[in-house]
Amino acid sequence: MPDIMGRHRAILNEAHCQTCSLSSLCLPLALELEHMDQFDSIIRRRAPLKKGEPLFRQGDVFTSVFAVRSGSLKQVTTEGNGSDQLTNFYLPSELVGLDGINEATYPGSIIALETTTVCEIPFDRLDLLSEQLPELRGQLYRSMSKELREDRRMMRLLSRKTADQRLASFLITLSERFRRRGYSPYSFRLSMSRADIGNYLGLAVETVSRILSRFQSQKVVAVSGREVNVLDMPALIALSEEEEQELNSP
Amino acid sequence: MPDIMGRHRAILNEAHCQTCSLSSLCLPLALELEHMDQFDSIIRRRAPLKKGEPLFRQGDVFTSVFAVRSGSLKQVTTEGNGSDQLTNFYLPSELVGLDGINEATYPGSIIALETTTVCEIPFDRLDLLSEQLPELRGQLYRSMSKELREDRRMMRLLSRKTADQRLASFLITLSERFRRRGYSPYSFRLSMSRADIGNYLGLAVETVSRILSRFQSQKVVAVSGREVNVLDMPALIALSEEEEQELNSP
DNA sequence: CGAACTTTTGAGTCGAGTCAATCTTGGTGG
DNA sequence: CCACCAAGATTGACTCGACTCAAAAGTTCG
Repeated sequence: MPDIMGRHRAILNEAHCQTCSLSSLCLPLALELEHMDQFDSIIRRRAPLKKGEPLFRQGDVFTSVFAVRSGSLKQVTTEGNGSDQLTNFYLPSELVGLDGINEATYPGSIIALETTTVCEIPFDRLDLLSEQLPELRGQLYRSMSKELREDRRMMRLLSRKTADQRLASFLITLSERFRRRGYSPYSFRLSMSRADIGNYLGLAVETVSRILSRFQSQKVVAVSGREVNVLDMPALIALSEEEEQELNSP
Repeated sequence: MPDIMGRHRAILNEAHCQTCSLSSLCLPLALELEHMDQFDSIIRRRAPLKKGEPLFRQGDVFTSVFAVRSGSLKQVTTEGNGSDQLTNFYLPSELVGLDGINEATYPGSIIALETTTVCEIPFDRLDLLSEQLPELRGQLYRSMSKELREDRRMMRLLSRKTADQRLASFLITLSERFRRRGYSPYSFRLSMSRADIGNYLGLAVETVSRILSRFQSQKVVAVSGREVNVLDMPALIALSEEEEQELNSP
């Protein structure tokens, strides 16, 4: 009985920004308590997504952005012909759907990589609230700006880096994101398949697999299925930077 | 005398959003006249930049975004070691500096590719004004969202496309951007060097040059130095799409 | 417990990079 | 105004990293 009560309370707590453990990383991060109430009131809670389920599909009408509460998702864009491009992974506290604001529809599908819960934030209401709350508006601008910045980093990765550097960078970025969220930066589980990683990094699955094996034989990481242990972070960082390409400086 | 008067008036006219020929493409696009006055009043005009001059440098303190009035610019990011990455070209009506909002500094240098004029928009004042003008706020969100979307397209290009497809896509995108601005989509001048194009597309200069020569011999385009004539747009589009890579679909 | 999917490993090929040499062009100073 | 020089662009020869194809080994889940 007390157990059930306890769990029940925990779920209710989780369900509000004021008590959410992610609030220091998420959109309402800059808001005072009273304003957070207002923000919280426009949020819609959603039933958890199961692995493989879409949060929305490419072409769906844009209505909301979403904050990831737990789990993880991938963004996949399908071109006219059947080829897919995986353009992003989303972890807890990150905002999904910002690239849909511009046109009426979402430019890619968002698929859960594991059991995942999100907070839905209807954009028209968010926009209105951002009129009254400069901190919220600023945070929204910052979130988009940050994503722009990360995109530029990804472009550099794709146009300059070797397969080894890409994998190393990918593992470091993941590690860093886990660390910021309070998890171990040295030991984590990949929620995405090798195929997803390859698609995201512009590499063939075989290449991803081969390079992970090599990293393992170099004692830089230990990989077992989707379990990753970073054994030598400095070496991994060195791998992500070494032998920088020249390629005609402007 | 009337000539001078006329030119004088022309310059003054150009210098305000209300009479700027780009206003239908630029940030104040959605504003009514009275609101445009308010917007116009926060803009700072700048002396034209000469070719090669920076609008600002990587690491400079973020204060403003800029709208391109005439000419063109490139964004260049320098990594710890000396290697540069060209992440964007900016044409008239486009907004420069949005990726600086997030942190205190600009993540890359912006360099004029030719004689270029810009409108400076101090961000703190823009933010305040966006509180009062929902249309302005919406347009700002849309601009950032659009840039996110374009970044995703660029990532696909860099991770999936062959050198031929990249060059063809690049030419098509430029052509489209000129068309939207009222210039010929079939005949235009590249303001950037081959090295810039290569750096942007993740290709060696030699590859850019070779492929342009080949396109020329295939009678798809006629290239003479920086002058480009698109002879067969359908063929160019076909080149940008053909033989789509598979590379592990998620 | 087995079918389907995912991952790993091996062998062979090719697109695009590097290096090198030549040709053009645009800007500068005489 | 033109000649010159440095920077930019082109073309060729060679190399190599990552892809494709193929097959085996491991994992997941009904």
